[in-house]
Amino acid sequence: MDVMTDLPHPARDEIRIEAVLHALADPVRLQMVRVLAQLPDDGGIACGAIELPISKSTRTHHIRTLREAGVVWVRPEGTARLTTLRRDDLDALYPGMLDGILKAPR
Amino acid sequence: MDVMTDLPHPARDEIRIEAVLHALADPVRLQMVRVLAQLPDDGGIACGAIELPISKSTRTHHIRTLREAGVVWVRPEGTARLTTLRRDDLDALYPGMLDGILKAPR
DNA sequence: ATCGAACTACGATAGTCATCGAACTTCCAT
DNA sequence: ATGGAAGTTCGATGACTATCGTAGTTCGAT
Repeated sequence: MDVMTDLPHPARDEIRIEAVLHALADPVRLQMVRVLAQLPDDGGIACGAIELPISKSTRTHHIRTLREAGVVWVRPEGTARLTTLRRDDLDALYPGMLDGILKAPR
Repeated sequence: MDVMTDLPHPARDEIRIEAVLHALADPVRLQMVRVLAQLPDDGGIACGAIELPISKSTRTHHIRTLREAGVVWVRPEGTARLTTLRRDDLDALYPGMLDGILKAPR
């Protein structure tokens, strides 16, 4: 009864920089963000569509970490979860941070 | 005999974004960086001079994490360790990131 | 020479977290 | 209505890490 529950997102003013940095510090999550950053903001991609050498449950875990930190929006669409980068919020809170990180040499 | 050994720093091209983000994600270390960011880059501050509610050994641990990630320079000066932000390297690698993070609402 | 200040090294501990597999839910096609 | 596809939840596990106190080192000042 508790499955497929609502997906809580922090409001912009609830986003904490420590949580954002922690979310982005993981290689898997950073890769996810890199992929998301190349998509149109109004689009969204199914979590599973990002190819990564990890299991489904680990994927869920990482997406949740990003969502709870305020880095991504996740909205249900059928059985899928469409994920988009919260670029406007991040840019407003930490102007230049996201672009700077994404400019990192691979 | 291994004490007070040399302080290894990564070269600019050895700095990894994951390590930098992980270093900055800790509240104590982020506070250290905030303090360092307000000092002139050619100055430097003794690690112990940054007031924080932590023990000496924990302080050492955090400074080392920042140093090994490439976030700060640490140079011995007598018995003290003068610490400075590697602003030029971080700005070159991740332009805008540092300023963006420092603009974060407290 | 000795003492204290500043810091490091070490070991311990408790907490967090990335990872997985298995079982479950939800929804869409057939 | 059945089956599969997409995700979630739930432990469990191993790795990492933030913290501390204690002991040790280095260096400057007395």
